[in-house]
Amino acid sequence: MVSTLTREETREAILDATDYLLARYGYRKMTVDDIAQEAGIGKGTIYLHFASKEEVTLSHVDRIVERLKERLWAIARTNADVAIRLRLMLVARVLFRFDSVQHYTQSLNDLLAALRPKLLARRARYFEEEARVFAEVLGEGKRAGAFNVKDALSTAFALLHATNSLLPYSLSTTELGERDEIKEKTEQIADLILSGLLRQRDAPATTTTATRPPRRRR
Amino acid sequence: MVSTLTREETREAILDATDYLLARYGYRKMTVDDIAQEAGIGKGTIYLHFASKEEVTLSHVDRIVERLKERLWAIARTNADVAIRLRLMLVARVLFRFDSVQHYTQSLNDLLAALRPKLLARRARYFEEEARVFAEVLGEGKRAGAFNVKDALSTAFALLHATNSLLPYSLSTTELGERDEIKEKTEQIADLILSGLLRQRDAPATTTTATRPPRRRR
DNA sequence: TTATGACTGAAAGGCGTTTTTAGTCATAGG
DNA sequence: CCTATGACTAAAAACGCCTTTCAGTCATAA
Repeated sequence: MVSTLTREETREAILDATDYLLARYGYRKMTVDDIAQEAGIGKGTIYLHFASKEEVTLSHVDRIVERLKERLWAIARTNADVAIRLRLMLVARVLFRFDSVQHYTQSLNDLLAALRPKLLARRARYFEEEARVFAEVLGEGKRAGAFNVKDALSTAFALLHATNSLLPYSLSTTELGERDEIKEKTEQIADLILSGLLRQRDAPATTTTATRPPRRRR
Repeated sequence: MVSTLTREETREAILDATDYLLARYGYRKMTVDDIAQEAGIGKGTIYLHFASKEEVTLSHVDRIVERLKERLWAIARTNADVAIRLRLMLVARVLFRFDSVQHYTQSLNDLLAALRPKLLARRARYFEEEARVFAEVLGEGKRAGAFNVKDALSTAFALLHATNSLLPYSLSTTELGERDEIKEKTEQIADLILSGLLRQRDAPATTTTATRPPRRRR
C-alpha cells in the first residue's frame, strides 16, 4: 500500500508520535511498535527514516531545540531596542526549557538515564547554535554603538552560561521551582549583565531601559 | 578500652576515614565496617556520633562546604580592591568545586544516586551560606561607593547563579572540561558582571581594574 | 559511662528461566 | 521495480528464588 503522506510528513508523524509517547510513557516504556501504531504506519517504515529507536528520540530532541531557535530568532528580528531584545531572548530561552521539562516531567529522568552520553555529545552543538542567535543581536548592538562588546560570540557564550544554571537540564539535578520565580531570577541576572554591556552614556537607567530609535533587521 | 581521642577528634577521624573511602570506593561500596576499621574504632562508636551511614556522609559533605566557605572568607578579608576580591572569590569557588569533583570522580555518581534527595535538600542552604560571604563584600563595596548595588544579598545570589552552570555539581550532568578552560570562562563571566556593578566613574578600565586605596575589614 | 563487635532483619546480589522488544528481511502491494 | 509491512530472531530485560551482605542494635566489657 502506498502511503498518502510525503516522506517529510511521515517523518514528522513519527516525531509527533514520539513526542506524545515520550511524554506519556518515558523512553524505556515507549516501544517502537507503539510509535508505529501511534503514527499509523508499519514498524519497518520507521527504519526507512531512522537508524534506531535512539536516533528517533535524538531527532525529536533536535526538533525541540530547532523550535527554541525559531522562537529566539522571532524575538531577535523584532525592532525593539537591542538590550530589550536580549533580555527577552534570555527569558524566553529559560522559560522554553522550563516548559519543556514540565511537559516531559516523568520521561526526563528516563531519557537521561538511557541517552545521557549521546545527549551530552549534542549539548555543545545546541549551546553553540543558540549562542549564534544571541551573538547576532550583540553584534548589531555593537555596530550601533549601544553595546560595549569586544567579541560578540564569546560574550554570547558568557551570557548563556550566566543563565544556564537556572534552566533545568534534568530533573535529577535541578528540582524546578515556580515558573514565575525562575523568570524573575533570569530577569535579574539579565539586568545585571546588560547594565555592564551598555555603554556609559546609556547607563543611568538601570532596569527599564527605554526603547531606542528602532533599527530594522533583515 | 577508653579512647585516647576527644569526642571531637573521633568525629573528625570518622569523617577523614569517610573522605578516604568515599573517594576510593564510592558510597555504595563503602561499608560502615570499613569506616570503623579505617578510623581505628569500633563500629558501634560511629553510631554514638552519627545517626546513620547517610548522616556520616552528609556531615562529610557539610565539612567540605565549610572548608569552601573558609577559603572564601580568607579572600574576602583581604585588603584588595572589592572588585578584585569578588572576582577571586568567584574563581576560587568554581575551582574548589572542580577540584572536589576531580577528587571524588568515581564516587560522585554513586553518591548522587544514593543521596540525591537529601543533597538537594541541603543545596539551598549551601548556596545561601556562600551567598552571604559574597554579600558581605558586595555590601562593603556599596558602602565605599565603588559598587552600584541595591540589595547586596540578592545581587550575590545572581552572581553565584551566573557562574553556577560552570561548576560541576554532578558528573552525570556536566562532563567537566579542562581546569584552565573553566577558570577562564569564570573570569570572563565575572568581568562581564563586575563591569556592570562598577559605578560609572570607575567604568573605563574594563578587565584589569587597578587596586584601589585599601580598606581593611574585620 | 563509654566502647565494642556478635547478632539480626531487611535489602542487595547472583542466577537460571521466561518474556519482551529492537532491528531484520522475505514478501505483498502498488 | 520500489516502498511498506509485520512475522521472525537474537539479545536484552523482567521475573522468581535463593544466598550473601550489611546497616543498625544491644548485651557485655572495660
